[in-house]
Amino acid sequence: MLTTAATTAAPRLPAVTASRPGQHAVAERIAETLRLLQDHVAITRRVVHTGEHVYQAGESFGSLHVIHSGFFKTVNLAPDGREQVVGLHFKGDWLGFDGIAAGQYGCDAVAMDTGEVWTVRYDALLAASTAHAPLLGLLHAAMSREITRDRDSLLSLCTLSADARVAEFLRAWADAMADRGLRNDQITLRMTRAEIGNYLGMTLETVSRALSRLSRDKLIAFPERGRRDVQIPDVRALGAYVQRSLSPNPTLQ
Amino acid sequence: MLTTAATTAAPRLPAVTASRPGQHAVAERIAETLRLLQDHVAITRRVVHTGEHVYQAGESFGSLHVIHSGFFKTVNLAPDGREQVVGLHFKGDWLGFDGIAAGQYGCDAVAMDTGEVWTVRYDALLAASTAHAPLLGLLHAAMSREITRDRDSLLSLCTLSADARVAEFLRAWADAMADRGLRNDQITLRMTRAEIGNYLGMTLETVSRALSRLSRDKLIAFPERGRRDVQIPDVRALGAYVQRSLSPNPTLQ
DNA sequence: CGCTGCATTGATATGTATCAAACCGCGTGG
DNA sequence: CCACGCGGTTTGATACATATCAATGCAGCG
Repeated sequence: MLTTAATTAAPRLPAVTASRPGQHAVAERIAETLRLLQDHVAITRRVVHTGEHVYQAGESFGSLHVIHSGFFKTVNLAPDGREQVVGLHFKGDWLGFDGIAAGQYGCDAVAMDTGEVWTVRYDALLAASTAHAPLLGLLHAAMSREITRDRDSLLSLCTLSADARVAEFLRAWADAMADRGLRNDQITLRMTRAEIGNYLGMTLETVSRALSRLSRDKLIAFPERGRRDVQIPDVRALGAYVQRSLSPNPTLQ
Repeated sequence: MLTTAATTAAPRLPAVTASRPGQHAVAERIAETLRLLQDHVAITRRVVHTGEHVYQAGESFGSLHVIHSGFFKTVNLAPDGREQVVGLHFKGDWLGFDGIAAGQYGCDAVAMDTGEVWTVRYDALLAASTAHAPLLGLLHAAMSREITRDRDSLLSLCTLSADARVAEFLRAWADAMADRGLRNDQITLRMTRAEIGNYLGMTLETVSRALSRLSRDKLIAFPERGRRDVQIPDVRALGAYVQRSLSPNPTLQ
């Protein structure tokens, strides 16, 4: 079913439990980011509507983008036409890091909703960050977080069953909302089942079945007639569901 | 079998074909990196032996590390004990970016071979890079490449069959060798089948079977008695194999 | 020499993909 | 206003890729 991570010895846990930053720490950091950018760099604001691109793969790189509002996906494109949703991005997230090394963007960044992005020229940002060191710190932290996030995706993808991946997906989304001070007991997926499936490495039918099962188990609910909104009565229960799926018989061993 | 990437319309290809940098461009960049570090920052060299850690998850972050020689893996750890190989790293690669944001490393970095890493204090690097802008450019490019690489892993993981993932894994490894001016017609996997499987999201038996099939199809060969060395008569043929696995019937459709 | 860890191969089980049909909500145009 | 079409979703039946379980083989090493 899935690749076991267990090795011979008992699993070694990270020395420090990986707790998320405090409730308002993230919101504070985002506010700080936007404030610093506004104060020290030339930014151009741009409203984007559903389906519009912030940038496209192949476009020559010159700017980074920070999400002021809205919800975005990044789609990685292979030369042979395969496409893969590799990231979901909310307020405060940066877009475009993958362009720095290559001199051109490697992904599409697509708005899933009406939103606003703040665009800063990369060279201007570098110039400003020599004068204001905290700016550079923010930039590096954002890139670092992006790397961590991608690796966490890799981990989920490789170690969780389809049902657990969907549960984990919802849990992570709810966490991202809570981090930003938004309500996380009800989230609006502005993605089709096919998009979710692409992101999670499964087919749209499997996503649909997983959601149905989660709903049957009362871990989520569909309040509206349409199935775009998902109610999450207890986010922690979703996490517990993921853990349970890892060790079906915790008492035995 | 696998998640289809195809959407309704014909697949849109990246505007510019994603060609790798020229043969010696990478080797040149690596040499430049090591030279700049040596000239402008205090570095501590450290020889590490197989199985030793450069750093471990949870350790407090203070330094970045550049591989001078050898071969390393990074292993992501979940609080529940799952562990996942999320990256393989060769000469010139940086280690430790994931620690910047959190203030502590999020992965284990483990030597798979005897090698040498150059360690630089992060704050010293920042200080030096204000004086020497190219240093900062190198750092950002390295982080950017890391992000791109993780996303490419995600793409392969989600869109390729097990056999194709193994072929792609070997192809990418050979490319990394060629980039560094090393021979790429024969590579020494210093990983067990279990480690390869963990990295590629499959079991060790599936890795073994895939390698046997590739060998049967003459895409690879095992020159030695042991099966750690893999001969790759034609790297391009491996890429073609991956492509073929994507479209079994290229003439139809 | 006989462990011991790793690799290979086979038989079988199972999770998820694939194929197919019906349903639903919604906008459009008669 | 309703009929219709259409994209998206759900659900079922079946196929298939890969996991799991099991046995054997192989190489290095004390």
